[in-house]
Amino acid sequence: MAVTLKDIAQRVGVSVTTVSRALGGYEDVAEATREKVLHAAEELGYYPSATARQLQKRRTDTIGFVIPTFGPRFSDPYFSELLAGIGNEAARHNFDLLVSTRSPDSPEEEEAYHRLVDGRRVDGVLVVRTRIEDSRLAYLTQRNFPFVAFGRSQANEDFPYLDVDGQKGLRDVVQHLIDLGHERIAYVSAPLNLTFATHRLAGYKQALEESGLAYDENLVVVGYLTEEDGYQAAHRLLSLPNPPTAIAVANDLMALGVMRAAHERGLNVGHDVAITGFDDIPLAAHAHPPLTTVCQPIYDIGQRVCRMLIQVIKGEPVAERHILLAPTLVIRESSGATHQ
Amino acid sequence: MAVTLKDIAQRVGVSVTTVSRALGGYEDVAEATREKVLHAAEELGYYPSATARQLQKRRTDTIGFVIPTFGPRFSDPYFSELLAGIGNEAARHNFDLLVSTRSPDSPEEEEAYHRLVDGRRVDGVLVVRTRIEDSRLAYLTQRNFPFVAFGRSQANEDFPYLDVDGQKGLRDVVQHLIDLGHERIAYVSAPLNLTFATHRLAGYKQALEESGLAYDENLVVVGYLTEEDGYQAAHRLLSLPNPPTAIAVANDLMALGVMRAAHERGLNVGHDVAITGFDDIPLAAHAHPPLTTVCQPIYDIGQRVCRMLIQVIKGEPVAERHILLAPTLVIRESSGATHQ
DNA sequence: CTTGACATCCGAAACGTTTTGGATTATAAT
DNA sequence: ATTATAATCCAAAACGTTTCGGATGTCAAG
Repeated sequence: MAVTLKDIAQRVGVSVTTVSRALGGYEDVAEATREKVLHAAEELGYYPSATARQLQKRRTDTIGFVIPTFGPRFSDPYFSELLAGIGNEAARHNFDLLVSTRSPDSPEEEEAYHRLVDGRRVDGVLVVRTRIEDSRLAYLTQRNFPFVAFGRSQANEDFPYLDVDGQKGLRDVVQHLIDLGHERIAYVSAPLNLTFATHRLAGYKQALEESGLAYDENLVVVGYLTEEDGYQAAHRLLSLPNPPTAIAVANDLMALGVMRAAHERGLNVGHDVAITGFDDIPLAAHAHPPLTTVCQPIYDIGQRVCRMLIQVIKGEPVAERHILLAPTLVIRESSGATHQ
Repeated sequence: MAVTLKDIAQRVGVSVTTVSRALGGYEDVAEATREKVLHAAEELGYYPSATARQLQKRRTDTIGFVIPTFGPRFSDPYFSELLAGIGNEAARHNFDLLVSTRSPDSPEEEEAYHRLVDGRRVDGVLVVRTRIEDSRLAYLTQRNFPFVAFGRSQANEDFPYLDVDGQKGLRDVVQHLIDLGHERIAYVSAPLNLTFATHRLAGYKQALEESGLAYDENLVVVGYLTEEDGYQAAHRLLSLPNPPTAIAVANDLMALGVMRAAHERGLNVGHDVAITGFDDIPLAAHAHPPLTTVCQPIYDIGQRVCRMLIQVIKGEPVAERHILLAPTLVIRESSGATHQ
């Protein structure tokens, strides 16, 4: 049995109220009693019950985070790093983190949100990888529950979010490929129900258009963000009668798969074919050859998004409700820049 | 304001007790009242307060998981997959998952455990990446708090754990290298305060000994499990006056770094130098060349370890308190087997 | 009638805190 | 001596559940 305020109260011979207030640092308790209370607490090894506190204060000091995963298992380094950013920032503010992993748009995902929100297990939630029609966003706004999204949505709903300008990111990287002389540039996209996927695709198109290159829909294929899907997409693209000389990819994990397919076909990446990614996961710099990509500071994003959420929860004014970060192009060897 | 039992009680004109029991499916409530209660609950959108329940039932139905990370940011795919395994299994049993990321053996890590355990935020915790002298294990046993470890400890303490036989794993993979004709085999180890690191090192030594090869301490270097550390270790090893022809590595992430260093030196991995890893993260199969490694089924391990913990929490008898899984050798191209 | 059995309900306590609104006592000012 | 002031303390209510131990009413059997 854990030690409670009552135990201390009995030991010291004072009321529970006084113990609570002594421990809480209130002014209306005599220095002598405070010390006795402190001693007793120390001696008995008192540690307040989080649950009791939560019930009384009607807040949990916990934030919820449901990670959308394709398939039960996943290992996108992207999420580990985002999680670290969120978790460490939460800890700094004395918040806990309740995590679930669910596949997107599934009944299980919906249930997870109900559990967190309706069950009042958390004070706010973080939504990532937003979708064009996003039931999570709809639910949370309708419930008027504190949340912050990493990513925008289709509609012009007004919720606080932070996003990376994927359109600019892809425009820049494709422009980079064009500068290197490429004219047949393929694109491995993410599923287009994901908001960021549409932005990145738009960036791809924009770059082509700005340089007067035609958009060829045969050069665009969709993958579910895994290495394996990138691998397969690349094989499809490279089997075309008139294969691309460059392949831009919507995320690094798929780009790694694309590189593997290229290698398998005896192509020299960065020479015979240019390949680029998006995210700049740690492995990107360490790929073979190192991957040209678009850097979004995932760890920082996790921190910032978490900080925003805590502000929302506390009802503090949020400096910026809508943040759009400009990603930066990171040129490495896979795009062949060094060979030019 | 959320809907409470009281609201339903008032609406139906019945006591809170009855509402609770009606909702709880007890037999001592008339069918007619039960229906009225159910209707009202539905209408008002009642959802029980997790906190209130937790306080009353004196359990949280939550398990704690503190992820040990080197440096604030981390992105070991290994942990994403472990987390998915744990999280999904927890969900199956209607348990929540409270997650923190802390650097091992730090005051912050210790504080995280206190918060979870002393604050009674969780009913049990999962300990991973056990250390030889592990203050977490000592603390939890002393507190008599439910926990399960993924990994053993030095002492013969009797706590429930699941571990992978790293000694066998490394013995097998080094034997594989020996079979391929290698005689100068280096080893990139994990920090030796980690239990699994000592087992794997023992396996390395065992294989050498069994084949009558001398153990050369210059061929063993330690890295902190990151790609970067593997990279640096490899450069050190390959700069030796008499460099190794094969490098066994304690985990896949470092092995990827080792491969990068080898490439950088113009070595053809799998031909000029053999490289092997441990874990079989998804990326291993997709490395260039594909990485020969030792497979431990991380996702399954997450599930099993979680299931064990829930049994411990519920006081159910745990079928096996000490599980030692035999990992399997996965031969791919990086060890050069295909070239023999 | 009385009794017992059963069906249905409920008050009150408990879980461990925090907070509200005084109560009590001592001290200082008039 | 009276009164205001300040310094300490505390009982009770509240947070939203569950559970324990009856209470009440009905009905059939004696």
